[in-house]
Amino acid sequence: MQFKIDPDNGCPIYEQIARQIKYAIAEGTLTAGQLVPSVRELAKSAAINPNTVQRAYLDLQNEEVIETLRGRGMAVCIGAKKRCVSDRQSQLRDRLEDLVREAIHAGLESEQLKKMFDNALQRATSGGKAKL
Amino acid sequence: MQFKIDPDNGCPIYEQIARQIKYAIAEGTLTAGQLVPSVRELAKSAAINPNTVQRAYLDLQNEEVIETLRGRGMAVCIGAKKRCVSDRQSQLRDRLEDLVREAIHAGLESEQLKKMFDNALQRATSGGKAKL
Amino acid sequence: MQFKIDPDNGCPIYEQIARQIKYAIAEGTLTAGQLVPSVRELAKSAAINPNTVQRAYLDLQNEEVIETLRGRGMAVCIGAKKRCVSDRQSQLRDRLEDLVREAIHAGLESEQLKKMFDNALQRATSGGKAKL
Amino acid sequence: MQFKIDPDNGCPIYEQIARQIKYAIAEGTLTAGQLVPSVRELAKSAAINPNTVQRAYLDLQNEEVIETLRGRGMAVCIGAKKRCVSDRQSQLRDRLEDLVREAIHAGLESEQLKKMFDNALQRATSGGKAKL
DNA sequence: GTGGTCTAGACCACG
DNA sequence: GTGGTCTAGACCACC
Repeated sequence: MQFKIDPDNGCPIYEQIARQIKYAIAEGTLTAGQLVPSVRELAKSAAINPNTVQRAYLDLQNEEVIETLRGRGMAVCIGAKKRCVSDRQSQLRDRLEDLVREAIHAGLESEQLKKMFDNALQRATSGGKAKL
Repeated sequence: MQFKIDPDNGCPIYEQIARQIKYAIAEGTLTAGQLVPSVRELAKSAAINPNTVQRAYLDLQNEEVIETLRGRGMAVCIGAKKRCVSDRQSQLRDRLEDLVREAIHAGLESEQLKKMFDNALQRATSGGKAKL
Repeated sequence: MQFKIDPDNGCPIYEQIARQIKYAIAEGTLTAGQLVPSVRELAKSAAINPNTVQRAYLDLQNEEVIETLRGRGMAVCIGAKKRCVSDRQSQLRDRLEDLVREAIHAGLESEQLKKMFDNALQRATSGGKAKL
Repeated sequence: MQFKIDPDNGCPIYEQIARQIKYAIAEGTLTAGQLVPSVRELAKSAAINPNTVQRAYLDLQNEEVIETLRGRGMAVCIGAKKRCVSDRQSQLRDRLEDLVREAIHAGLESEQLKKMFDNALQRATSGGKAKL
């Protein structure tokens, strides 16, 4: 598994990690019972401090997304997928609604906003695959 | 002028103030040369710390949106409107693109996302007026 | 507020802190809205590392027992008391049941166990006050 | 002999094994001179790592509860029963005292605690037999 | 002043 | 080998 970390984008590194793990579970890349990368391994591969990874995993534990198997590592909880999928959906929906509301509130025209969205969608669907 | 401050939404209060000032200028509610509320007045009416308002005004000065008129207060710069309008637009566009890219990257279907957007837009255009 | 920390009793320091905070809320020593000691202050008074306190407060945040007021500190959440009281009760009840079940399972006589309990209770109620 | 292992209850597996061995000796299920299950056999039957069993037996050796008979296995030491019985009793008493002291210290009423205990005892003595 | 984040490195328990 | 805990100290954002 690959992790893309941007230490300067305002979003804490540990959140970036936690989010990517949850997305991977939502997509099915990581399945229930499967071990997630070890703290040290992930830290090394992403060139960050093990404690930062630990913090991400701690949060994921509190959300019951992963659990520790003593001496063996940390694994995806059963039932985590369902939670991750709905989490992702509701979170994205909320953010989209906030953004749209703010834009309208700020006086932007519906039509202009619609055009923006279509452009963004087109760019994401065509360019996204190349990136991954 | 009325300010809506939410101290718990993660976004710094001073940014909320600065953004609302800029939006007001973009919409024409505040025009070039007009005085913005004094630090103390705004702090009192929004029940926040004067230092926080000061910080917002400092940022707005650095962006040449407002300027100090010695002894009279702070006023909207000439040419601020054009900058605020394009700022608003490009900022919203960037955020929309980020959100769409992330959603697609996370495995959400185009169609599902489109539906989300339409819902959000409808809700914002119908319900928005009531709220404000 | 005073904290009793025993770094060698197997129970992590951050749990000892979190538990004492929750007990204080359950008892009414700390009430909703009230600020808990600052990270640095508690760390200094208990002679431990600020990060350890931070970890305790992080857990308490996740349990919605306290919340951060940006720039001001961390305060007891409204509704925390009810949760802390019932938490304390159910936790103690579970531990007591586990202990009793294990003792009976291990072949200890009911009468012997009862005597143990009465002794413990007497010692705790008479000696407890002196200790504190 | 049957072993009940719960890998997720916080108590190390090797301690669970050692405790169950000692309880069996205290009850008379295992008597002086009798061979305890071999490391491999116990590991297989309980579906755990042989190293974990080894660790438990190592601890029991250090406490002079079992001893190795070269070429034959490990057997219960003579005099182990007396030690196991008093161990069990003092250990349970200590834990009970700790629990009671903590409950009282946390502000729980004596009466409430007494009721809890009686409930736990009743549940353990009525339900316990069925379980075993 | 407050908490939030991150790094560096130590030691321990567990399997 | 794994994760868990703790310490030490840095830098930042916020009020």
